Amino acid sequence: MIFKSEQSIYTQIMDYLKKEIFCGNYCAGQKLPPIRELAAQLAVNPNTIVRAYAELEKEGLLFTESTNGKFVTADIEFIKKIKIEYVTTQAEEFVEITEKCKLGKEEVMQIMEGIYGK
Amino acid sequence: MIFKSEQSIYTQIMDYLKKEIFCGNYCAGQKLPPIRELAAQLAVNPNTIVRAYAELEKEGLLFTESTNGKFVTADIEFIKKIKIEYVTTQAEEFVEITEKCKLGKEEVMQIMEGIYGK
Amino acid sequence: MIFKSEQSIYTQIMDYLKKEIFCGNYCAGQKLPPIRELAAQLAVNPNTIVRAYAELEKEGLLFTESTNGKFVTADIEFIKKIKIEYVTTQAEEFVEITEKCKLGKEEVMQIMEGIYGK
Amino acid sequence: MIFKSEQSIYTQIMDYLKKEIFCGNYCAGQKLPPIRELAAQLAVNPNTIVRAYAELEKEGLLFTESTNGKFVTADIEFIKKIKIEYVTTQAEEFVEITEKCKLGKEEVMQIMEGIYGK
DNA sequence: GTGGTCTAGACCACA
DNA sequence: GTGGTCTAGACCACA
Repeated sequence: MIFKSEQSIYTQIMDYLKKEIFCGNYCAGQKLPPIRELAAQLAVNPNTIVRAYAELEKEGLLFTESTNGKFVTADIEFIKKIKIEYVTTQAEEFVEITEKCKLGKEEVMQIMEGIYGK
Repeated sequence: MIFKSEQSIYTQIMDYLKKEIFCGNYCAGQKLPPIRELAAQLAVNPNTIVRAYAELEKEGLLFTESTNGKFVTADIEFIKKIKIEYVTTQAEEFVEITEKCKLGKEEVMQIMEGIYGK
Repeated sequence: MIFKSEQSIYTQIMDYLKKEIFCGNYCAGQKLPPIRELAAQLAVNPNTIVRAYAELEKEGLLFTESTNGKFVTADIEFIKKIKIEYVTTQAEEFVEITEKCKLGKEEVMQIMEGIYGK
Repeated sequence: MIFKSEQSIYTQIMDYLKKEIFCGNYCAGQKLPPIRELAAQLAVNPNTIVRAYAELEKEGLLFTESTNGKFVTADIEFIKKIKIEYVTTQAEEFVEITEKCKLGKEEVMQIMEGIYGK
């Protein structure tokens, strides 16, 4: 057994920003908060924001306008694609747990239905 | 936004043991490893195992035979119940993410089917 | 016949705190002494106080304000209920002794009256 | 707060023997088990039994027939008197707890009735 | 050998 | 300053 080490803050911030983009709080093409501003808001070091933005840019979700700041990509289809990938990964992790617990598809689907049925 | 601090070791060990019980690696009624043995195996202090075992005992998954060791409860129905509760919690967390991402039941179920279809 | 071994320190401290709460020395909603302070005062290890406080919290008599300390529950009715349970247990132990000694209700009640009549 | 030290074994044995006498398991005038026998039965050192017998003899509940062993006093009235004293002491300790908990005579008597009513 | 309790003391998060 | 977790290790009861 290996103990999970603490998830690094920049990946937590990446997750946070992704969700904000996926849910439309930050729309396609919209300007993101300046680094210093977001750093202050989340009470973290500005370098941490720099890294989170950079990683998201590598993934193609953000782009830089040199002196103007960081923006969400305008490509709605791309956002949609990444969102589905993200949710699929979450779903796979969940299914992995259910398989570890020896629950079959039917039982799991029943639990899912149960949640939506509430 | 609040950053998750590292999950404590004893709760990670609890989670690990629960999964082992849920999947049948530790069967109902079976003896668990002695405190000192598990501590050595996981390279943690015996007190940390004492705590993990104690918490699981409070939940009713374990019981103590005074000088004989710790055992998984023999109540299979109870284990099943706790397992379903555990998986349901995981499912709810997953659904919460999908809702944050503005995905409806149909889309989520399609993703689930996709995973099972592989 | 089994000889009672010494009662553990943390349970003695629990008993002590319960009585202080039951008699109103610590009122509903009142802050309890900080762990380290009570540990110093009772000349025990802080961990022992941690445990006593934790057990009382599980029973619902205490609650934690994260960085502010431990407090007696504000629920006066709950305190009253636990108090009656505690005294009833004491009464049952006493009655058990009288029955072992072959004393009936009348004789016991007479002894009780005798004490109150003093 | 002073932590109760463990009650000494000989006093626990005294209590045990008293109760056996009070309830008639050892009748007035009856021979008590030989020291070695009782020591073996209770898994304690014979000297501990010697001390318990000696203390009970001082109280007048036992007497020695030089080469014949220890006997319960034949004085039934005396046994009765000591029994009442013993139970009264227990009652006083119980009432002390109730007073510490700020319960009045009526509430305590109600609890007692509750136990007898079961 | 089994679990249970306790100490001394470190280090952490939160604010 | 507040509580929470953890380590290293002692000592205990039970059998």
